[in-house]
Amino acid sequence: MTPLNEQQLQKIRDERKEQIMEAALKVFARRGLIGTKMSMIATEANISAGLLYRYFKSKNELFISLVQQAVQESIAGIMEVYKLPGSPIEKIKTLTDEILQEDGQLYFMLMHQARTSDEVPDEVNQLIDKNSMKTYIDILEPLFKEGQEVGELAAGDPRELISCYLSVLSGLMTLDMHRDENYQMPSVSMLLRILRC
Amino acid sequence: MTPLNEQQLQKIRDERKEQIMEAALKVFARRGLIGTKMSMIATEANISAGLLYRYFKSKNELFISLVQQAVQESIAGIMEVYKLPGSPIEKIKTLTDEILQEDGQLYFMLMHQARTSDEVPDEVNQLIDKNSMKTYIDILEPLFKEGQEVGELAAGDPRELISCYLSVLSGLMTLDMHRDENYQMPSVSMLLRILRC
Amino acid sequence: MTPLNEQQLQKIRDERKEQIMEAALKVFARRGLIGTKMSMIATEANISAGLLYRYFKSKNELFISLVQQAVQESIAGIMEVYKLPGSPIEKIKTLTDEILQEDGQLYFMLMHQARTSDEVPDEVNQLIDKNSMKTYIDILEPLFKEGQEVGELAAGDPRELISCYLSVLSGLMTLDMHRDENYQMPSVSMLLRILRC
Amino acid sequence: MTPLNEQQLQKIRDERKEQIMEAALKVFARRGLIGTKMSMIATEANISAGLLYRYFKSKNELFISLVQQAVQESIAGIMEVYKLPGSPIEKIKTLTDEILQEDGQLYFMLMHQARTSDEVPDEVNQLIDKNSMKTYIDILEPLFKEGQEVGELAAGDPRELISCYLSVLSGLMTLDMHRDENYQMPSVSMLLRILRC
DNA sequence: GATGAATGAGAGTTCATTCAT
DNA sequence: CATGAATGAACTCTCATTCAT
Repeated sequence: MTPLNEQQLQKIRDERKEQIMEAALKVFARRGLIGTKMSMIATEANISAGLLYRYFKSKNELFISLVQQAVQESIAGIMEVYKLPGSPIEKIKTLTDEILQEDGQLYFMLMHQARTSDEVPDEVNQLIDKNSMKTYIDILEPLFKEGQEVGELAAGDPRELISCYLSVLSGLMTLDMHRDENYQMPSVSMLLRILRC
Repeated sequence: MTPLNEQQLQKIRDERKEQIMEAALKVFARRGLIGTKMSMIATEANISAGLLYRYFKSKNELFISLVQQAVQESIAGIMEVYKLPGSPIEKIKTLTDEILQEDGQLYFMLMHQARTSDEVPDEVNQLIDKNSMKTYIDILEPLFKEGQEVGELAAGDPRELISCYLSVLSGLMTLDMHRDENYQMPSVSMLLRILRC
Repeated sequence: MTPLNEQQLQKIRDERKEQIMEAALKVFARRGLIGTKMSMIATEANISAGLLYRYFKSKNELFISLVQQAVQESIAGIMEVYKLPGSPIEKIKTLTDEILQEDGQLYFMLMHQARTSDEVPDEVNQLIDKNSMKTYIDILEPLFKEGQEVGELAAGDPRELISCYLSVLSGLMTLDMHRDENYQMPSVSMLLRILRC
Repeated sequence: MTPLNEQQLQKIRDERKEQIMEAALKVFARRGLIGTKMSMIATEANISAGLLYRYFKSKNELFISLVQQAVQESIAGIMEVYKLPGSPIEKIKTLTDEILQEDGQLYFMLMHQARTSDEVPDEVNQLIDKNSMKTYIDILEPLFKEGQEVGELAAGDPRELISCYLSVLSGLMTLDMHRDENYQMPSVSMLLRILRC
């Protein structure tokens, strides 16, 4: 009835797209690529299944978009560490805290799903392979070196230390503890012991 | 009458069943219930898809059998800790070592899949809910208390300490590091720092 | 929002469902539960096999629905006898006529299939056991008694007379004579001789 | 161990074949071609499924053999009527009696299955088409004509009378009344009324 | 733009048939 | 001859994707 102008339409489209990606993230993160039905995403996003296809060519494409976003967000999130106040160990503490918040976890769980599923499109594998751990280590290396110099962190190869620490965090996040009462998320201070001398 | 006697037949059947369960464990652990096609298991076991159904009524039943076995094996494995030599922390070190070996990891990954998938048959949920973390804690509590008394372990609620430690181990195992070079498995001594004062 | 309003959609769904049940009746009646492939029903109904499953959860459920309908329709059909004009024997004549029409036959053939197949779901057995012959006899007993009193029907236990007569009709209907030229459907007056003194 | 001579082997083979056909008749008659699994026949015959294939090339071939036998036996059975004592109607009474015995019914049920199934091999259709009703009518025509002449049977086209009567009997036999308590087999004298003036 | 009916490719499962023993 | 383990074609059912409205 009311003809919308181009600008309004674009706004609707952007909102819809965002809405779909949010819904898809929730579902994909928990159920993986194969375990997720397009109808689940549609339900979660409160739209029809058909509409998904106006915004994403296929389930695979939607998954890829999410992984891209996850990679970018996680990198951006880690880079924030340098804007944080305090000594190296305090920065790492805050970073750890934020990573373990529920929202960040969804991205990690998604990346875990992406890594684990074999049916994943090649693009995803490339994204993950080229971007994940090595990039994080590159970003964090200066911070950890500084921490070692000031004696807050255990000695040894800093890259290995980072890699191990992030592996522990990744593992914890894939456990989906908010759903599962069997597991207990360790406190940040407990986790930091891994890094201490 | 019978060309093969009952004993020979039983041997074939036992071998086949074992062969199938081994193959299925590998595939299910990595890809989950839905992500696994029966044809993948058949290929991995070097048999035809049809033969699977002479040994297991359905994909679900096969999955359930494996989870049962995983639950039993993991409990049995943890109980072995008391037969190990050395002080509490030395026992825990050896236990950790063994858990992180590849074979044990498959069982943990399977249980992770079982816990995470929503489409899993009810029997599996019951098995997991009733058996997993709480049982492990019950088994390990005396050992950890002793460790605290002799000053090898950090103070605090021992049950919580165990739960957190096992959560870290579980998380690491789900990462499937043998496949994935992005992650690095921390050394046991690094992990033990979590438990140290 | 919705391009087709709820009423139009409902109409489509009702039509489809009716169309499927009609097609399924034809095929099941002739070939039985196991002998019928869903693809046959789909072809007969001019739709795709997949669409069947939006209307019926499974082949079994579709079969059950049809048997329910058959039971209801056959009972309703027989009750109509009391609305017919004429003496008892004339009523029975008309009833016989109608039962032997092709459409009614499909329902009887279906019920025969349901009774004969061993693989039939339990619900079907219950439906058939509780509803078929005894109910018909209960309905027709007063009519047959009256017929005997006015001397139009042979003497003897009226319930047995009804049961035998309906058995003959049922048997004839299962023969699927419209397809099979080997058999010849007896005329109604010939069949009525069974009931005559 | 004990080498059997050719004659003994042949005897075993013949017995086995007979044993299989008997078992197969029971199962096919009740469940039809598609509804019958080779394993059911094997179980009923107390042999292994594999052994069936030493005696019959395929399920279809076994079915065809049975239908051939059924056709022959039913024709032979009907021809016996002329050896019976008594007037035409008395002969027909005895024939009817024998047809309705359980054993004869299996053959009729089998032929009904053969006629009804569409998946039946062409050979079966030819057998049935060329042999069944028309042949029976040819055999019985003289007897019925005689019955009409002596005034025991209703007037009219004798061939039609025979066809209708046999249709009624066929129908009754397909109902499998020995299994199904819903139906009641009419007495022979009741059935004969169809033929009476 | 939005819906949901409709399609069809592909996975789970069954069973006739083969074959090593 | 006899068995039953093994295979693979065919069927049921699911779900990503398309399309009429």
